[in-house]
Amino acid sequence: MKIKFIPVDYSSFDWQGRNYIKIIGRNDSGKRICVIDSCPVYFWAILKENLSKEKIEKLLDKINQIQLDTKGRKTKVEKTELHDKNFLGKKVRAIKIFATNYKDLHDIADHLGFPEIELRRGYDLGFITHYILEKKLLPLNWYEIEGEVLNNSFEFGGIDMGLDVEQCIKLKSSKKIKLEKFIPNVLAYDIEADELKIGEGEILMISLVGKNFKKVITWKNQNKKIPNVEYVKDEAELLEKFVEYVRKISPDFLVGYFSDGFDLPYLRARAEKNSMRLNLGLDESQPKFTRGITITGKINGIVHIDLLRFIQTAYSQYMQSETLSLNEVASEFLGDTKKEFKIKHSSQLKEKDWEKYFEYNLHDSVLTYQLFQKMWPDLLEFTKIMQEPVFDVSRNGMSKNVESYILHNLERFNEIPEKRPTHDEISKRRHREKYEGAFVFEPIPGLYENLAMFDFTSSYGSVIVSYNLSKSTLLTKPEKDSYSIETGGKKLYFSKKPGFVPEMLKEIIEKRKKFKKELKQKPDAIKRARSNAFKLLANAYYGYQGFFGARYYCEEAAAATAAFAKKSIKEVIEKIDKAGYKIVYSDTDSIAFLLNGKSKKQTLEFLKKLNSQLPGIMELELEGFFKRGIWVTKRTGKIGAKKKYALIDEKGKTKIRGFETVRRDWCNLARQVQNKVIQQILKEGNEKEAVKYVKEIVKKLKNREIPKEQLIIKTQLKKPISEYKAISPHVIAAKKMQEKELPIGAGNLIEYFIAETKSKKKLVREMVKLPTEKGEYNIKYYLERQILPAIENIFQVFNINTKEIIEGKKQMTLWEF
DNA sequence: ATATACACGGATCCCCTATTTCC
DNA sequence: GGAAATAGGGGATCCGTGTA
Repeated sequence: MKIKFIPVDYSSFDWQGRNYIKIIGRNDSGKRICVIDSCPVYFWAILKENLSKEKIEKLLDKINQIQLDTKGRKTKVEKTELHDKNFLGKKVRAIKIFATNYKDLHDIADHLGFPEIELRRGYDLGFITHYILEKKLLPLNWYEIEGEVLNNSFEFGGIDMGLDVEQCIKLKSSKKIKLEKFIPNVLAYDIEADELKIGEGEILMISLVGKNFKKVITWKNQNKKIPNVEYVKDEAELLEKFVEYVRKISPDFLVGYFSDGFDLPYLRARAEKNSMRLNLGLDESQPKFTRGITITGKINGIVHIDLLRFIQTAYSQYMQSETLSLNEVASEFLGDTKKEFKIKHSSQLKEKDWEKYFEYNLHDSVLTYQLFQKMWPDLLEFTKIMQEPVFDVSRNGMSKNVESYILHNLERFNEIPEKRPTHDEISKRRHREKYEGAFVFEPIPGLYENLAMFDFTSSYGSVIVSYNLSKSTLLTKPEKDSYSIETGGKKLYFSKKPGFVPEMLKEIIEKRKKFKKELKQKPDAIKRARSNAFKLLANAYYGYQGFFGARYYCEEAAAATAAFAKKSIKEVIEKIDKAGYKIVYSDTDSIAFLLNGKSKKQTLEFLKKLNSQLPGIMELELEGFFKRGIWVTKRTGKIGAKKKYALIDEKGKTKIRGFETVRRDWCNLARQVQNKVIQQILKEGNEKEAVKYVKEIVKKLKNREIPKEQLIIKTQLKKPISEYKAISPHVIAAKKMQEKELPIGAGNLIEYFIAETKSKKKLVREMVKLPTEKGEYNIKYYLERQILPAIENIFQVFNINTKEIIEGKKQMTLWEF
């Protein structure tokens, strides 16, 4: 029996003491297939150097005789093999120790206290990762597979009988084949409930959106016939119907937004309250929840995706949205928003509200569905590149992704995988001293004309590759021909023999370049996704080597990366300066400078020359030419502020960094005023228009003509209220919300405004009011603590005293209260 | 536990000293 | 007149949010 097959979801099970893998996927006609397979289970014992043949023979004998009786399960070493391998770049002799069950590897490893054995490795990958590494049946790739069809077979305890699939196949062989189309069957869902706390209220309705499928199921307000709305008797029937539809549509992906943290656990909790089963799994099993930093909901055979989690790792750093709410994210990616509806407790909803509520609920699923389609190319490419199941890839952070990539590419280097750090090791790493980081040039405040900006492409990544910086290439003692750098008063040496981590990174950067070029020639979503995934991966490598949880953690490599980068940019700065340009600013990997009368052509030729002198794969590129740029002083003191500047190019496009304009913890009014002031100054080259504009706004503010929404300050609550040592305004606002029994917790964006008070208050927090509270805004506060600080330093460049503009000569008495 | 360091700036905290208030 | 309360100055610290 030969069929074409694409693996989607992986799970493992035990049968007669052995591990098996159950892969759910599709065949080329879109039918659901289950593949059962197994693989050899083993780990590595790395031997000490220079052991005699006899000693090794004896050791093998001893290991072969190991038998264990742990946790009520009898197990033994099945066989052993001697191999020549590499570990951290060094040649080693290692024993491959085979066992019956993956779960026993750790226990067997614990019984290897022989003096001939130096290290034990490869028992902590997880069986699914181990399987993928061993059998190369990679997620979301097409295969031609051969095997035996299980038909009401008692093999594997009759697994095929209880499984809702077209065919169940026991795998014999597989061959990777050229890409076929795979259009996943997607079902988005969203629930509405009365209470936000999991399981506390009743679920009122559930919406489902798939291809040519839209449905709201509800047991509320059943009076009117509405398209797409289906009525049921009560909550229990609602849950039943939901399961029925999911089973009928049988999607590859069940997609929610924040559904790990809300929808799926809520459904599960309500099912329990109604004493029923939520048997969504293809094997009729209920969703399983694993507790991590966030709860994760897994459904057997159907990949449950919480889009929010993927957005957090794959997109958030490049997004404009201030929060990752469905509304803002949909608005940024789809140009569509949630339906307007003010959620109230169902007991307070009027007849006519319900129809709106249903619409609102349905549209959330529509947005989720469309977002998934938009992000599918990225999810697909991430999965193919990391070679881990899409369920995990959609939830993993970038450091985990880097590690997955490394683990799945070790074989080419004949490398034995490093182990995860122990608890003690992690805490030691977390308490290490910080190493010195990037260089930031102190700018001289002012308005500048005709500038250029260069930056290093994949700066830290190219440093790691060019200087071969990694755990396996770090030298314990200096060697003659090596890369060396001084950092933190210590000199570090790295071998010139390419290490596998820098080599992999080199490939990643090369691939990124190639795909970027291909994308430019003929753009499409897949190429864009592929190019982007490699870019993210390359950028995460540096952070990975300095991350305390990493298998290939190397503090020295991370410190050396920063140090080499610092040295490189300082050298380039000097060269640019010597060539007759004037440096204005520099931060980490970018340099802004005045052309000083030189032409663009000259400058580009100079760039070429600079590049020819750079080591390894390091490369400078032109970020752009700019007509004007402004740098300001710090709030305190006269020195120039770092990480704050604004540029305008020839087309009038501005690039604003660090200013309050781009900070969400400033009120919109202050941000807009500052933005407009910056835009006008950059466009005109002087401050006249901007001054006029500010005067107008100040007048409006004093006359209370500014709507309150413009004055809302938003600050995130980063931890539980009780943990705050300093009670700042947003903590007070959060407390107020808590008193009103509004749902509040770590991670929420708190909104408040500063109001007038009768008595003279000293602290800002004493004037905090929630947006819903009555009260006039505090004119003095917004003038002096929001508008003034936002523009004072900008006008200072022109020697304008902003205080005078703001106070106005006639209005002096206003502050005297 | 879920990548790194550098940087800004508001608001509070906290210590000190001077001034005011109270008896 | 002397002790206690209060004000306010200023550096340290907390905190959130940026840049790279």
